Amino acid sequence: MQTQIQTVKRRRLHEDIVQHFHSLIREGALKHGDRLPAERELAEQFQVSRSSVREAIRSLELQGLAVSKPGAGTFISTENLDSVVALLASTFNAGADVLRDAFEMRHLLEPPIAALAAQRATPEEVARLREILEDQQRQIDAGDTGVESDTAFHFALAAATHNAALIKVVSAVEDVLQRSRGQSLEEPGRRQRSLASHQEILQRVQAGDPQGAQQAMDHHLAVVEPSGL
Amino acid sequence: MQTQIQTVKRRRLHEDIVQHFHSLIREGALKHGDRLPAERELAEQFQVSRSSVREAIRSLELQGLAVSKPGAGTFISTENLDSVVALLASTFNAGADVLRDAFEMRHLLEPPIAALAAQRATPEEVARLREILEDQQRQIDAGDTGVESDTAFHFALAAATHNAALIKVVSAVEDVLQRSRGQSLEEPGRRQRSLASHQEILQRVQAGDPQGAQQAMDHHLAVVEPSGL
DNA sequence: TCTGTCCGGTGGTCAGACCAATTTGGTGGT
DNA sequence: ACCACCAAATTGGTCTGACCACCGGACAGA
Repeated sequence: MQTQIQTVKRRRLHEDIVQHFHSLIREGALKHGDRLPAERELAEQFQVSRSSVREAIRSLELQGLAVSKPGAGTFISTENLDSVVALLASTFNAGADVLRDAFEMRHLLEPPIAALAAQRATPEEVARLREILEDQQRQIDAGDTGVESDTAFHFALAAATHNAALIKVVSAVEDVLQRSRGQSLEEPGRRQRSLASHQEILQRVQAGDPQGAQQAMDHHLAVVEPSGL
Repeated sequence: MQTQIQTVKRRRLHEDIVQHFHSLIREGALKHGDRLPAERELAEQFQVSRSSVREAIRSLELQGLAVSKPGAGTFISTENLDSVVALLASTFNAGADVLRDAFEMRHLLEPPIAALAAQRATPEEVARLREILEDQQRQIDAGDTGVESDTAFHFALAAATHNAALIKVVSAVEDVLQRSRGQSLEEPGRRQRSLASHQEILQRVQAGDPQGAQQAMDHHLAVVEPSGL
């Protein structure tokens, strides 16, 4: 038994702690908003050093499962999208041909996402989408590229699918594409064409027309695809 | 200058270190296989404590960008899929209705992935797919569920797209689904039906028939979808 | 009741120590 | 000259304790 244990690859302490919290989250024993015991307390409970606890909490943070606030504590945060997006985007960034790959995935995902949004969007979500396009219009009228609204529109569409996995992946892809989108929207006429096709998508979503929404998104992606990809 | 820095929201030290390494990787100054200086050395260079360096390296590890080996050092590892998959899978796991969401994403992604594989698979990749199905047949004949080969087949299909983002996302989704797949394949007749539809997909991929591959994958997903989802 | 201050608790960082694992360099033998 | 072995050096992993900045709650005063 003892010998057998030593032939197994040594597991790092902080990884065990992370797994422990994963189980608690998965079982529902910890949920969004719950506060973890203090680092010092966890170190005592787990009979480990505070350093190991900190390293575990770093992992949970990076996994988008927790947020630490100095002076306040560490909280389960399973609805915090920013860190997950940054993390997912960084994993995509690690490869070559990042833009090409991200764009291709976008082509695969966003048309059916638009279709799902057409089936599932609540009136509030439709209103939100409209609001974003009004912002985009204002930005373009003011001489800006409207890139933030452009990104927000795609994110809101994914949110309207009510599918957590899709939301996360789309957000990561959008994060990766944000830079090239800024350049792309500098081209003459592109902003207005982007906005026009956004509006077409919104009409189809509002009308509850999945096929129309899908086709409108296909068209939109053709309109905005950067040249030379 | 000094005063100005202090009015900016305090940034955590280890995050600055992570960003530094992100830049180095992005610029190509660090690439797969390169060894980082020792933690103690990095602490000295950056004029920070070793704890901060460690927390930064934890982050890089979790981002799938580095691997630490006791006694040897820390190495850039941008081609290490295992940690990225585990990480992505854990972010998906954090939500409710995990299986439902993962399955829905699978429905959106895997048919077009099969189509891309039909366009892009090399002869070696096709042979690999065939090999996996032969393994699956052997496992089923031996009375096992064949779940490992089932998963491997989907992963190999994604790999045949030559799109790094797709590979990562599909691998994460497969990781999440692996548990339910094991149960699903316990149902009578399901293994053979799964294998049969895999073989149909492979034929279409081998024939370079994207539409046929896509339809075969649609059919396959309908065959294997767990009841009650 | 509201506002301001203080204090205790929290996370963030530092420094140093020790242990386990790996690598490197030196020595001896062939 | 080459190889094997061993000890020392180096590395990451964990621990301990200290100090600092921040936050939230409690309490006192207006």
